[in-house]
Amino acid sequence: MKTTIYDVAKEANVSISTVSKVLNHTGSISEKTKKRIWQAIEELEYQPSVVSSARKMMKTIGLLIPDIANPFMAEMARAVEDSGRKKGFNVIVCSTDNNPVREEEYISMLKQKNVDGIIVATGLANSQAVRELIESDMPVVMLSRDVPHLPVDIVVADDFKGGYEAAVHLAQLGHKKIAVISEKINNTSIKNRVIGFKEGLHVSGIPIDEAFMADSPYDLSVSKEVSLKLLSRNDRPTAIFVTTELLALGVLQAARQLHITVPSSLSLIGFDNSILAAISDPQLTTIAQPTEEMGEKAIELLIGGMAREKQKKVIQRVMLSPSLIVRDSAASPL
Amino acid sequence: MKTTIYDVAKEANVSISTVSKVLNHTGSISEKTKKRIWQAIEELEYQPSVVSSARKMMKTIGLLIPDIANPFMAEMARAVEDSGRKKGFNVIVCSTDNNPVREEEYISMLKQKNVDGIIVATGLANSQAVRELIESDMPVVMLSRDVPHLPVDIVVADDFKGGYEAAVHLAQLGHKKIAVISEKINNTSIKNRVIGFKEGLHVSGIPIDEAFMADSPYDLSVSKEVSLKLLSRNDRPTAIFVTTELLALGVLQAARQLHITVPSSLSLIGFDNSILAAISDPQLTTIAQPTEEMGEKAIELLIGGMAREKQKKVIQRVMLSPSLIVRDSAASPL
DNA sequence: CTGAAAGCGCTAACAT
DNA sequence: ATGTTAGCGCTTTCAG
Repeated sequence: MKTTIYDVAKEANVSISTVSKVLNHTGSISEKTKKRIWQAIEELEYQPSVVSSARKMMKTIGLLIPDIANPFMAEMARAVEDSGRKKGFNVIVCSTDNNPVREEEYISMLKQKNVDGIIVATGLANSQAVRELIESDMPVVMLSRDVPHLPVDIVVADDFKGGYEAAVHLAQLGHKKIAVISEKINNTSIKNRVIGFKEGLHVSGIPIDEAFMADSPYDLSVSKEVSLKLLSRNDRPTAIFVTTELLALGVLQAARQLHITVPSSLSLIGFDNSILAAISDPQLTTIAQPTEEMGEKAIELLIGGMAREKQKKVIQRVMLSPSLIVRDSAASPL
Repeated sequence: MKTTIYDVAKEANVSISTVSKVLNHTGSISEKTKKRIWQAIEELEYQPSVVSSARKMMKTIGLLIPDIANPFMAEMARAVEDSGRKKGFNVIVCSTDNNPVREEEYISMLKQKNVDGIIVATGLANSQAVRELIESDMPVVMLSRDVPHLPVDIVVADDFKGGYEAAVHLAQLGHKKIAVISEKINNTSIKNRVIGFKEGLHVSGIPIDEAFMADSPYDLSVSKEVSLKLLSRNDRPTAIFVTTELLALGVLQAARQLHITVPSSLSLIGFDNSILAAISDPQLTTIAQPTEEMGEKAIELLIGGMAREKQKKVIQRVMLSPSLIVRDSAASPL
């Protein structure tokens, strides 16, 4: 059998409460007995179990994301995992596929497990399940998903700014005919990237051609097709902003097929700065999301939320600045 | 406060044990009271907590992997997550970075949390921590990592066969000068891929040129450099087998830089069939690991192991067949 | 400073 | 068919 606090108490000739106290650094225990107890703990290789209805902290959090197999999400998950670990928390990964049923199922499982908090980075931020979750007493923070009008802490990248900077960069390179391919999903982040981008174009005095605004679901081949169409026009764009890196790879494939060289004949700028940006050829100039910082901040807010449980608290919306990463997919037009 | 089994009991006018019984479908309860109890459960929105030392199942498993941000590992994790969920289990993701210290830390956390089992897909399968884990009473199954001489259930792809088939495929295409770039890591899987590949060459009557055997750490740029060297030789190979997809992308970049067209002037065959194979251009012909089946089998074995806890049991080593996926990176030499 | 004892939410004999 | 009760491993008053 596993060794319990009782075993330690017996070994050290004290009561379990004393052991509990030294374990939790509470109360005041004489150095002598403390030493004796720690010794017993070592000898018996005692590992305090976290599973006990008496304990309130499970030291575990749930992470709701669309799909852990999506490279960018995986990187985000890694950031959360790391920051969590540093604070002693484990994370349960929940891939929802943006499916409300799955979402509900996971939320229910997480509640039963008494997780200390949940980070919601899943798509359907507006689903009933998530709303209820937020209004329950479970600490929640939204990550990379904006939910207006709901009392939750939120951590997002400044998507508007990211889009804006992408536009300015392309403008400075001298592009005039600029297209956008955005991910077809009902998601504030994606929308803000586009809005910011348009604003950036506007400020740079570049007209926005609605015919150059395309979208595609999160699917490489569709994005390729869309790009093929876009690039086959007589007045084809000399630069494209793609809101999601995977889709940018589709553009790259389309360009290659049409013998359009990137970046000499077509500039491309992505968003995320996931591994996909680094492995593409040419490597993608992109707007980097501060993944690590976002994960860290999310954990920080979540833990904060656990502390002042039911009390009134100030809602925080943290917006982290993305940054332009210049690589090889964008250059001045010929 | 959360509603407990006591609240339900009170609401339904029965004792808590009766509630417990209907919850667990044990004992025999009259339909009437059953109905009454379920009604109370619904009304109070009671959610049984899994956190109780009385309960033995946490319905949670730990997954030790090198890095969730590695695309292939993420896909494997997703497979495990899905199979787990179907059986009612959540998974705690633990990225070890192949670091023994991290490994130990995570194992300790998982133990404290009383997880029902641990799937080890991490690199240092031979580290002391893992050995101890296996010899403890915690159900464990190794996934994608072979550990000879240890009493554990194991699920692996048949790497030898995969390598073998890759060789045969290239041979059938007519290649004679074939190189190998293998991941530089102390890992049986990788080694077996190479051994199988060599055997495949041998059987096909193709000499093995040791000068064509290269390796690279899991790093795109290094793999590119290695490839550059390999492809700059006068007698450069006409085909390359790469044990790990990420590295294959490095080869692709090198080839492009040297204006060597794939597949017409150079054939490439990878291993894994992760998303990387699909997004590369040209898409990678590759040996697919049966990820889903592996995850499923791992969960199955793990759950099996929980059942016959301490009893004697037969160790199983399950080897799943990989399969050749023909795409666009391998063709007959000119 | 230390310990006894009452819970926490639930399960599992053991009654009734 | 239902209820009583003794734990599970730990925290936390409350007394000494």
